[in-house]
Amino acid sequence: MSEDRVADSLFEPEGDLVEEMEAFRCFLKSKGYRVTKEREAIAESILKNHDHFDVDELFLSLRPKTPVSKASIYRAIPLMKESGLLAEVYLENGHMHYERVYGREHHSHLRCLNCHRIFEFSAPELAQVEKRISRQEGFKSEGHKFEIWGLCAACQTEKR
Amino acid sequence: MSEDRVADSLFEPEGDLVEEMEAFRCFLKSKGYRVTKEREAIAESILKNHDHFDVDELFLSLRPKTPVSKASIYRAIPLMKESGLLAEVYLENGHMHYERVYGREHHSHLRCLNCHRIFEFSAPELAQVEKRISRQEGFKSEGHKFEIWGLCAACQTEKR
DNA sequence: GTATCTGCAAACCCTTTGCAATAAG
DNA sequence: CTTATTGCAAAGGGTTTGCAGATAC
Repeated sequence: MSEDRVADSLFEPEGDLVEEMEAFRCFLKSKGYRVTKEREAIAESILKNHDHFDVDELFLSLRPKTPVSKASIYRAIPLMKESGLLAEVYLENGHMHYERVYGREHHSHLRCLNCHRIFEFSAPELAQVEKRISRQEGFKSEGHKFEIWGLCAACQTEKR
Repeated sequence: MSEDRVADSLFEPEGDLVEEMEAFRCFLKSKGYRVTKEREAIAESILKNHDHFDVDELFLSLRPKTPVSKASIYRAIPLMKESGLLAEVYLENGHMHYERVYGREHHSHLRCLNCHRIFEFSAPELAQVEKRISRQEGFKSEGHKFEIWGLCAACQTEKR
C-alpha cells in the first residue's frame, strides 16, 4: 500500500506506527512495567497525531475515543521519556510542551516570540560542538538542545 | 583603583557594579518604571552574589539586610529580563533558575544529570549557526540557548 | 498630589500523590 | 493470585494577583 514511500522520512508510512508501538511495548516489558490499554492509547495518539503537544491537548484528543485520566498521562510521561518516545521541548505559560521523538530526526527549534509558533531546523555542527566540548570537559554527554528565539518572517512583516 | 584590570572580564572590578546598577536604573527610567529601593536591592544582590540562582536563594540572601517580598521579586524578574540584567536558564524541580547576564560573556551550559551541577563553556560556532539558520528561515533572531546534558567527570568516576 | 509599587494573603494552575477499585501477567 | 496501574479527588508548590497602605516623582 504505502510501501512505495520508504525513503520519505518526514511523513510516516503506516508500518512505522506498528513498529514504534511495538518498540514501546518492548520497552515496557523490558523494564517490568505493564502494557496497559491506557499506555497504548497514549503512545498511539502521540505517534499518530502529535509532533508537538502539551498534556492538555493530549488529554482532549484521547477523550472522545479512549479517555485516559490526566493522572495516568502524567504518570506515563516519564516512561515515554525513558523509552525515547518523546522529549520535553520547552516551557510556555507555565506548562511543559513535548515532542514526539520516535521516527523523527533530531532537530532544533526556532521560537517566534510574537506568534509563539515553533519552526524546526537541523544543523550538523551542533553534534560536533556537543562532542568537542564534552571531550574537552571530560563530560559524558547524553544529548543537547539548541533553540533560537526572535521574530518569524510573518511577524516581522506584520509589525512594520 | 581597579583601573588596571580593564581587560579582565571574568572577575568584575568594583567599578562595574556601579555602572551596571546605573544601566539598570536608566532602563527603568527609560520605560517609565520607578527606581525603588527594593528593585535596587534585588539588582545589586544579583550583580554581586549570584551568577546562577533561583527565586528562593535570592529571597533568602536579601532577607537579612534588605528584605524584599517574593511577590516583588517575581514582579521584578520580567523587568530585569527586559533590561538584559538576567536570563532564564533552566527549569529544575519545578522552578526556574536564572543567571546574571550583565558583565558576563555569553556562554552555554553543560548539566550533570547526576549531581545537577552546571558547567559553562563558550563555542563560537553557535552564534554562526544562529545567524545562518535565521537568514535561511527569514527569522529575525534575538538570542539562542545551547545546552548539553550528561555525566560530569566526577560523576562518571563515582559510578564505576 | 497622583500613579506606581510594596507586602500580605489568597488564588491559580500545573503536576503529584493517597487510596480503593481494577486489570495485567 | 499477586502486584502494578487506574481514576478520582485532594494536596503540593511555585508563581500570580487583588487590595490597602506606602512611596517615587
